Amino acid sequence: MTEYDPQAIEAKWQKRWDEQGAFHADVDRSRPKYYALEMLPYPSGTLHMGHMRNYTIGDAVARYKRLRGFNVIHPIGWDAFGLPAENAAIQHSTHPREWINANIAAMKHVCRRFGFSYDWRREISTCEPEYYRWNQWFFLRMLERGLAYRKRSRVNWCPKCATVLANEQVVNGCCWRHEETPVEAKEIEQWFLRITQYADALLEGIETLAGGWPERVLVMQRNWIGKSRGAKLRFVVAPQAKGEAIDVFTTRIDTIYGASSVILAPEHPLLAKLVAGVKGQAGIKAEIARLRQRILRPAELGTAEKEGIFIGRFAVNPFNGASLPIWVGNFVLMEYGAGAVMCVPAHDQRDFEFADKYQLSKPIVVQPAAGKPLTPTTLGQAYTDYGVLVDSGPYSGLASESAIERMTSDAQAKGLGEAQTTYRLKDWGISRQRYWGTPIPVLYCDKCGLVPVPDEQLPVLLPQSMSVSGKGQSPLANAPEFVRATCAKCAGPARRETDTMDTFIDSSWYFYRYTDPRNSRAPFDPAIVRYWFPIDQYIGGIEHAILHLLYSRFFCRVMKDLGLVDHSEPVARLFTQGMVQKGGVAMSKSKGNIVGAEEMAKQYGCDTGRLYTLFAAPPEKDLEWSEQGIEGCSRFLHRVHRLVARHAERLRGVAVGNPGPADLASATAKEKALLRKAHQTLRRVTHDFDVRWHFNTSVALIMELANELQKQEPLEQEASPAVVKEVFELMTLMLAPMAPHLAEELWEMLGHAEGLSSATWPAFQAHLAEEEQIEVVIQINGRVRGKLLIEPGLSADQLLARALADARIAQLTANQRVLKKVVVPDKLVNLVVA
RNA sequence: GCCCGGGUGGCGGAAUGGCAUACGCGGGGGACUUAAAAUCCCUUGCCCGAAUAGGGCGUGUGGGUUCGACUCCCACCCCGGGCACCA
Repeated sequence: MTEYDPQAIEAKWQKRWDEQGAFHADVDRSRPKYYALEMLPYPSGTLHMGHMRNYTIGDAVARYKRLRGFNVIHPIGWDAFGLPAENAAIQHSTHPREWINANIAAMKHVCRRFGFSYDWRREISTCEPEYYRWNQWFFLRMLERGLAYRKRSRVNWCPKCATVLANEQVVNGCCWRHEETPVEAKEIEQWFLRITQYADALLEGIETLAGGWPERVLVMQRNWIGKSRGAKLRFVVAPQAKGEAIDVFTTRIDTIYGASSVILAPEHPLLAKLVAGVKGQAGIKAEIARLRQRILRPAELGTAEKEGIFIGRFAVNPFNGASLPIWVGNFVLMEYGAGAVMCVPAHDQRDFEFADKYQLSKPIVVQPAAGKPLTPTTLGQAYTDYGVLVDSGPYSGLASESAIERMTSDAQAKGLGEAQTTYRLKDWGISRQRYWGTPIPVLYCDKCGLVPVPDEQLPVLLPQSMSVSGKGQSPLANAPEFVRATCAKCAGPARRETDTMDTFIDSSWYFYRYTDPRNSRAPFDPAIVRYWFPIDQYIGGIEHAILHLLYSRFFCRVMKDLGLVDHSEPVARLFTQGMVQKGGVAMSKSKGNIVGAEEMAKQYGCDTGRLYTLFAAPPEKDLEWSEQGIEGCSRFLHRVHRLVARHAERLRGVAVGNPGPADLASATAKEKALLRKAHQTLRRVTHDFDVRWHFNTSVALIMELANELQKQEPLEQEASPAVVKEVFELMTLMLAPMAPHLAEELWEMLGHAEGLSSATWPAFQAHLAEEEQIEVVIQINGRVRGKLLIEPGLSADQLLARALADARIAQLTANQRVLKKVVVPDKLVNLVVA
């Protein structure tokens, strides 16, 4: 009998899978399709068990679905552009391509070592021209449709990265890669994608994802889009002769009679004009300049003191004609709404604090619908709930909801303003002053201006040899042979755009490319995409809840408008798995707590690593790495191998038929017990895979089955080889998605010449899972006082009679009055006594 | 502050409103062995008790609903995560 040798077994089966192309999947309309996908990895060079958990979950699902008869596409590729490669290249004076390709080779090696069931024919790398060419192609389509545009704008600038960051890449006012470095504001010409045009569509799409996506991801996206309905109102600046007006956005027009001032953002464009000529303007200008300088640190953001200055002018409240002082305030954001607010201290907490500091009045104009009315003395903080309007002219007495409606339409009718919806979502700034990315395919011609690179000239190749310094301007600007170009319109001299694209473009559509990875005429064939899409199961970390997933949804909508796809959402189901931690913190290079995937595979075998990551915690929860836990899983696999090996010889040639009820009648007690346990396990494991997605309990159940088999040894006695073999096969098939190499080996040991690729998930047979006797509990006043072994299906009356006949129960209830008898068939009897 | 998760043995974790702690780890005891490792068997929530007799207490805290609550409802505490001057 041979020992379980994971290294040998794993190498053997990986080789065979490769030779057979076991995981190759192509369009096949005779079978239902299944698209299983894990998020595109960044080839940082190291693969630790955190990555492996992601792939293991995806692989288990992919393998399970194959056994269920699905045509499963399960691809992998590399998110190969981006800053780390460029930085590493600078550090090691090499080329980003060399660095990244070495990393890809290393990571691919480990992925293969783990035997994930990828269709390697579909592998892509986003830094290859055949891939990024289509980034450029999409960009040009967006340019044609006005979805890509150029704008001089204040951008988020990370001084460490020396590049622009998208709003989504700013975390707490700091760079997402340099969490300690505050983002600076800088004005440059940038390319933007008009994602805001899809704000409503993306918001509405969220509703269709409910159920398939984790609720918290949907909440995060909803918040990120940040739609709010309100009104834009015009506050005319006094004296009216000047003709200036300040637009203000508010969601609470019902509180307008309580406005005591108008506050502008320090960057407000009207300020220069307004301040000109007022008394003390020099001091005011200096103060505004100071307020504008605020670069808020993360910690200060929410708590920073509200500061401002009165600029010496007044504006007219459009509703009651009141003259309101105009202020500048540091808490008013130019980027949101109109860059100006009406200050209603009694009904907005920020305004309340501002009013406190500068002794502005706080007129109360909304009272709670019930309870004590508010008075200026009892108002300790702003009352921000809806209520009933008071002191609001003709609107007094209205509820906030109807007041908002009425006042908005009145304002519109009188030309004072209009209903407006604003979004927190901003257009996506995609220009990066970096080398290692997709060149933006446009030319600048002195004569023709901006000229798109014609499709037939794509791809605009990144120059191969490039000295990257990481300093200053876009590195491409220093490559004259790249910059120098010929205008596509007039054939005169032109200059190439030297910025590259944000790498989130790469990952916004890669999963379409997987379906048709070598297409040289189009990003993909729409007919092929129609077969495979949407993605049935996407698996990745929660850290991509907003950026990647929102951009991907945006791209999908654009593609739909381009007529390339006919679905609106690319991902039907999303799963966000928990992190792998060691010592309570996520595994990372910087924390130095990495458990390398390859070392793991060398020591225990990858099946053990897979099994442990599935067993140690439910997949959505964080998982604490435990060396002893690994040992346990390794022991289990060895035990299963021993168990099967002990009997394989005599079982090899045995034919397995599914015993029907007739067979069961003549079955021995041991056979019944084995079949019962096996089918009970099958029922629950199938449920775990189909519905619950709790693989930890699946593993536990299979362990119980193995325990039962061991308990029933010697299996040569009182059990027919056919039954033993059937149970072994059930166990093997259930193990197959989780420990695929061992499962293949066991399958072969049991006499199957064809591998598991041609096997199918076993059919659950209810009659085999049925218990002959079940234990019911007898309770007195809810406390267990006895137990009964009964045949299942006993009627409530019969069950009660048996319980009452129980000697101990009779004794305990002898001098008691039985007030109530609760009988749950096949479960329990509860006697309420007094 | 707001919005999500979560709180169960020594540990990771199980439990369609029906025997709380499955499975694994760790611990204790034993078999095999010259010995150890490996393997196999038994045992293992806490307290009272000689007991493998029986009883009591136990799922963050306090209430509630129920014959019966880890599970449902209300309030609170703690931990983790997300959002946070969004007008």
